[in-house]
Amino acid sequence: MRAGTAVLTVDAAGMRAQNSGLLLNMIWRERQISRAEIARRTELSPSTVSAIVADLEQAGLVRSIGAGVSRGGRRPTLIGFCDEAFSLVGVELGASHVTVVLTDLRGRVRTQSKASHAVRGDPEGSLQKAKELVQECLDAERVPRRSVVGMGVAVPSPVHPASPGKMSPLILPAWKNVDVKEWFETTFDMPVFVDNDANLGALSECFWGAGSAGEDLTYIKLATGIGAGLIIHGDVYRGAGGTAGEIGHIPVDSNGPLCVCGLRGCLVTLIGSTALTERARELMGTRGRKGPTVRDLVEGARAGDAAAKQIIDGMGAYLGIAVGGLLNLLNPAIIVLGGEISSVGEMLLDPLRASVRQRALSVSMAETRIVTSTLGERAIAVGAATLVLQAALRDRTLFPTQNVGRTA
Amino acid sequence: MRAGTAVLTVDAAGMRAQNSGLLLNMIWRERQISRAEIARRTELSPSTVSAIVADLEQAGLVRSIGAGVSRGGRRPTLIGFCDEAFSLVGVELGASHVTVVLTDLRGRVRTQSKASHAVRGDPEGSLQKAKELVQECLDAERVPRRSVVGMGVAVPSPVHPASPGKMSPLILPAWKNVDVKEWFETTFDMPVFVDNDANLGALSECFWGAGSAGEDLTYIKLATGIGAGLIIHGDVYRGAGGTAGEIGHIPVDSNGPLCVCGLRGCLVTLIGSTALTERARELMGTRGRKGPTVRDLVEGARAGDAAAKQIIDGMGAYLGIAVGGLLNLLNPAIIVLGGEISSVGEMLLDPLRASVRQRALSVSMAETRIVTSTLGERAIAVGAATLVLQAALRDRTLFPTQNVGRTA
DNA sequence: GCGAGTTCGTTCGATTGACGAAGAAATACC
DNA sequence: GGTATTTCTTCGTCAATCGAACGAACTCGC
Repeated sequence: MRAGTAVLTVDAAGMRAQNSGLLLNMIWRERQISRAEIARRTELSPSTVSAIVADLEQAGLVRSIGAGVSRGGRRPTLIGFCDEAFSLVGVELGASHVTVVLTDLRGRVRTQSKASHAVRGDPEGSLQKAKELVQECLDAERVPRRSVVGMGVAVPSPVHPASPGKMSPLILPAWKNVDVKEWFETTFDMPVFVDNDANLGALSECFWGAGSAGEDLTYIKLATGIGAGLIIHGDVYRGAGGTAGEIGHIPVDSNGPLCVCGLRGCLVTLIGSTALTERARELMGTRGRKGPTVRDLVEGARAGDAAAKQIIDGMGAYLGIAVGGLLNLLNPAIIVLGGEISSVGEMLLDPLRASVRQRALSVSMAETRIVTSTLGERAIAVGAATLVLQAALRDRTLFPTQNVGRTA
Repeated sequence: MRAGTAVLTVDAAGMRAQNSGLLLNMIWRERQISRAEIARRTELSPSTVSAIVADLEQAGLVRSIGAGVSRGGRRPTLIGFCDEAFSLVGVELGASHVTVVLTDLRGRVRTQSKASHAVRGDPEGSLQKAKELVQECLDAERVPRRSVVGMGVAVPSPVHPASPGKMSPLILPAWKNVDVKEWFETTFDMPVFVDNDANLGALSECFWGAGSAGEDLTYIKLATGIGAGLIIHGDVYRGAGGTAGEIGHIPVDSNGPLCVCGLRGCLVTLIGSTALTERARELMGTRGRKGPTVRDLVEGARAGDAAAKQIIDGMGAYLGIAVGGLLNLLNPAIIVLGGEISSVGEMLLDPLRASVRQRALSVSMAETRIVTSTLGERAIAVGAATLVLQAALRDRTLFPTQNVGRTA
């Protein structure tokens, strides 16, 4: 019974906000573009474009960066985005570690700090640790508060769209009385955005990785947990209750082991990090007293270890069951595999593609590329920072005024 | 590498278009609402609201419908939508039939006509048949061309977002040289919108059926083919290549029969109409010389026939595998089952829910309602008409000017 | 029954932002 | 070196929204 999107109404000021947001996005995307070119593409009048660009320049968001090539007349003055005018903070609360990055407006990491920590059962300690690390990053670069746009936080739990600071009581029961968003907001006095880790990995790939091409992307996080992040029409899709992309508990083997969720043969029990390392211990033997790690598995596979390859083959086969369903159901333009194990690249992609081919329509397959991430282990923390960037590029009032940061 | 939605720029006229679109939507949704109430909700000034309402009244889209109850002062004049000011045409090209409906702007069917036809292999004949039926509907109600907003067409094939008139060469090879959109546009000289049948079933449910509540809905069409339609943020989601929702070829039984698509144990080979009637023939015996139909199965189940119930139980179990994955992956607010067989209601829902419970996270299940459609067999044709309505409510210039239709 | 206070809707001048035409500056082409 | 072209700015015009003020219609309390 609903019809159009509930867009907000517009008055004169809203009109300016909308147009200037559009220009800001275009300048950010194009990296350098002249006023004339903007006017042609947006179909805004040259005078309006000039006025808006002047606004944005005033705010320290864009600047002139010299002349472009002539098209048969006066040379255009190129406008560029001030990538380093502001900073973004990205926090990743992982299963067993906390990572913090400080990035510029182009996703480049200025500082990072990381600490091992058992996040799952210790909300207070984790948050305290995160606070220290953030402070460390801010101090390291002597970044004034004024130049920080906001903070993104990746959490290892689905978040409900209606209460983005609350963790799922089923996944992180110890966190039931904590509101992450609120806590960071009061601690650091800046805008805070919270989302699920896989969703932010997806956002990261969409902005900085393999997703440059389109606006429909699926990211699959292969780690302790298995989760997918969906980018639909350029935005993170969370589903009605925030649990979209929770593919870790899709049953893929009816004879598989019992999972904590109560079901049998869940994807995570077969290809989660724990399952992989256990299987590695069986096939590759113990390495030292603690047994092989995922890293050992990756290195083994690269070195040509038959057991490691066998494990990854099996992983691809199981994963293909879920990916096949995903392809048929969502038909994304690209699927990106992330997480440490994905660094084996083709060794995982080959068996995965073979498995998918047995399960997906050839039409869907033809339209979808399946690749591994090239962003490295900071992808999710950077994705958290990107959430802030995405919001600010849409609503430029999120950028602090009176910029005192560097404007290079 | 993309950031914000590619919204169009706004000038003064665009501002008016946006605001008046918003008002039109609100009036349509609320059915009756006063200017003062609109102003409060939209935060537009009372004078602006009056001006826009006058515009819409001029265009014959809304009208005064008497006074409302006082809130302690002068009684408000309620504005209502002119549901019958214009007509919409909806065409369904099914696997074996062509259905045409003529509806008003509230989805009520004014006339309908239907004919059996082997659509699959005969594009020319099918289109000719559709043309006749459309003409029949228009003549029956003496609807002047002027008052028809446009035509929606449901096709039994995925359509690529880039070329919405072209059928998939793999699903409907005989249609490879036909552009359905173009054909109807030149034949009837009105705006034409084409989409996949399951997608339009979903739209129908979203507007007129069980989806009233939210904006995330999944519709599953259970017929000769099995397909899902996804409504995401209030819009049909087609995926990167237009094949989103093609769940019919998800393998659910590795020992199942070979499917035309080359895979084994596809959902459609197990619960498609053909599979159901064949199984019915085995268990229930032949009825007459042609064997039992889906209708016989429904009636049998209702009458308490054990074999029919057994078939539907099995169907629910298989379907649950796909629905479980869908729940974990997309987490829609509601899943609606459509198609003739869905009319058995709880008899199908019970085994389905049981099957899903073994495959989906309880969190996802808790947030999602699973129901059967109540819209009947015209749902998809009406959904096609609704596609036109949805477009016109967003862009009121699609409504013809000089309305000569009835304004009741 | 009557006046005070509210609410609804309209009118009108002010404000704001985009547009268009005209002009100045800078460059390519002949 | 002159002409045409392109870029960007300036300035007057126009359109849409807003806010304040007003008249109309109604409720409530006395």
